[in-house]
Amino acid sequence: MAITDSAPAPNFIHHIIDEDLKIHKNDGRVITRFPPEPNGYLHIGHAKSICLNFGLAADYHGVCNLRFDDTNPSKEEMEYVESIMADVRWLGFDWEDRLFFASDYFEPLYDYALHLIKTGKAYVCDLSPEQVREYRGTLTAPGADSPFRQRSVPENLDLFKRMRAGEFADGSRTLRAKIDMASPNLNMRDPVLYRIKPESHHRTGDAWCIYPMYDYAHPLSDALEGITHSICTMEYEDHRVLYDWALDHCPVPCHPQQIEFARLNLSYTVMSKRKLLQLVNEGHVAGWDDPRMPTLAGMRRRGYTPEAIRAFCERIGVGKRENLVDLALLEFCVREDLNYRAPRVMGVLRPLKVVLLNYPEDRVEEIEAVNNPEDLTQGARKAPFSRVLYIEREDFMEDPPKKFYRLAPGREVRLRYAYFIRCEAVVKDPLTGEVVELRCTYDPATRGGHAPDGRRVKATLHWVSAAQAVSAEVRLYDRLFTQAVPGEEHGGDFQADLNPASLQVLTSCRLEPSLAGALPGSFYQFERQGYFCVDQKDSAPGAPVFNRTVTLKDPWARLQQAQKK
RNA sequence: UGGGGGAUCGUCCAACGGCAGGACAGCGGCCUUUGGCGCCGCUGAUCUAGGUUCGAAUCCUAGUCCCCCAGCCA
Repeated sequence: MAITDSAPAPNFIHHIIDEDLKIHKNDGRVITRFPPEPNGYLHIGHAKSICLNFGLAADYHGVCNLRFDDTNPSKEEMEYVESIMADVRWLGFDWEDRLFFASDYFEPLYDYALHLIKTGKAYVCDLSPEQVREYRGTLTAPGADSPFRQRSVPENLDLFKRMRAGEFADGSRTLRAKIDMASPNLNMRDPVLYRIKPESHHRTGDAWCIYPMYDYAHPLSDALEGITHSICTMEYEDHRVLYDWALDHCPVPCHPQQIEFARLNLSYTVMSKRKLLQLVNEGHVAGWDDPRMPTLAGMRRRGYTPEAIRAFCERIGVGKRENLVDLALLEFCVREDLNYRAPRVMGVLRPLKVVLLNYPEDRVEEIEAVNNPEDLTQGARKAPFSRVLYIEREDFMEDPPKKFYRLAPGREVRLRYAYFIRCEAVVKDPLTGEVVELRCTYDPATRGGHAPDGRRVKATLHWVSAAQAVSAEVRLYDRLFTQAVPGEEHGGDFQADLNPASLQVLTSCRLEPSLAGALPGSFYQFERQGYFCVDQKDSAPGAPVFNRTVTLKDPWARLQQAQKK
């Protein structure tokens, strides 16, 4: 059985909403929204926001809208809206018929602007971008009023209408809010409401050449949709007074409440669009859906399940302080989910040939293997067993150290579900000294893996029968960066911490024959190795490519690591 | 040296004047036909200094440290 989403862990936003409900604010409604800008791919940080917004709505029997914040035609594309919708759906959330675009509101937004002008709250400014910056002042010095601040209402109205009509050059004028150039909050120093951009918009085409700014469009869009709680990240905290200003000065149907929370930071990866884009553009990864990327597309391809990601978002909680969540928690969440769901199979990643000296040459047995010990309803399968097998190279050591209790000369181990075998001889390449083959004997009395005399072995190995094995490419993925905070010790140069071993491609893997027809997207546990999924892009019928999602916990590997140091 | 925000186990989140709790990580043990899973146990935190109070992570005062803001980006 797969894990289910547990009861919501209460967070400070729940407390706020509980209080709102107590005083019957918004008639007890809870309406949230997830407002991505369609200029990039969604990542695990967005997942936190999606789970929060849709989760809150679900918790309070409300609804959550999907609204694209598409107010900047120069950066936004339809391709992104498609991928974002697919990702949200994949994550398991449903906006039903509530798919909106800020661009749907361009006309009412324009009317609100007219209202602001008429009430003396906005004016057309002819300052250039450079001049606007100069007039704005600095963090410590107040700004100065624009020379165009005192334009009459009729003149402003005329000019703004002509801005819309396309009479003025790109960037030559803006519509600005008339607030306070001396405000200690820079956002209140007559912020730009509209800019001229004679560009084609991905949805409105050439209907507009002026486009509203986020600070103006967002609160009004929220109000138009009847949003009750507008949840955003901490960097917008400074903008909240402006959010409220817009709602206070426009005849809107309601006044949503902006609430800020801390965005997710995950160790051993980067999350900013800029850095992600750089990784793609400079070829450090194969694309936005490279399985090493923290994008939802990448994680999906890597084999992360929506259930695991949702469980993760639930466990990390929601707060207001800066945070760095341990990647280990994410990995724990996938393992937890996959442990119950993934069928077990045997796959040898780095094959070492084993010949069973006392096993008949032409004999092939069918060994029964349980598909998932955590879920017996998944049944069992048969795996062929014969004289020539492969085992994992690292499961044999000629000169084993203390805590190594796998196969070694003279030692006996169990082959999972099959027989006990004993290593009788080691065959080496005469030139390189490399171990190329093991000569073993098997004990016919131990069929199934039990010794009738009660003798025990210290290890159980996975194996495949050489003749029937299918070959496959397996891609071993590891964390993209070697440092928890990439670039922290290189003055922010995150690429300096790129993990050179983040991808290892193995081409001579031997898998049990049941995997021959593995379907793209399906996932398995390779026993004793990890969870793997069949790559959706690079697999061909009959030639699956496997991506390692995450390893199993491996105390032996850890021990070895510790000894190296 | 303006404004906004934040400081609780290594990490993340709780506790909202009444025994600082959970999860991940780590360590130890049990179990085991996956050195997986599971189970048990341990380690481990209230930024500092004062104050109020029978009692403070929580309230007050003064500090310290960290993050964000000077796009016609969102």
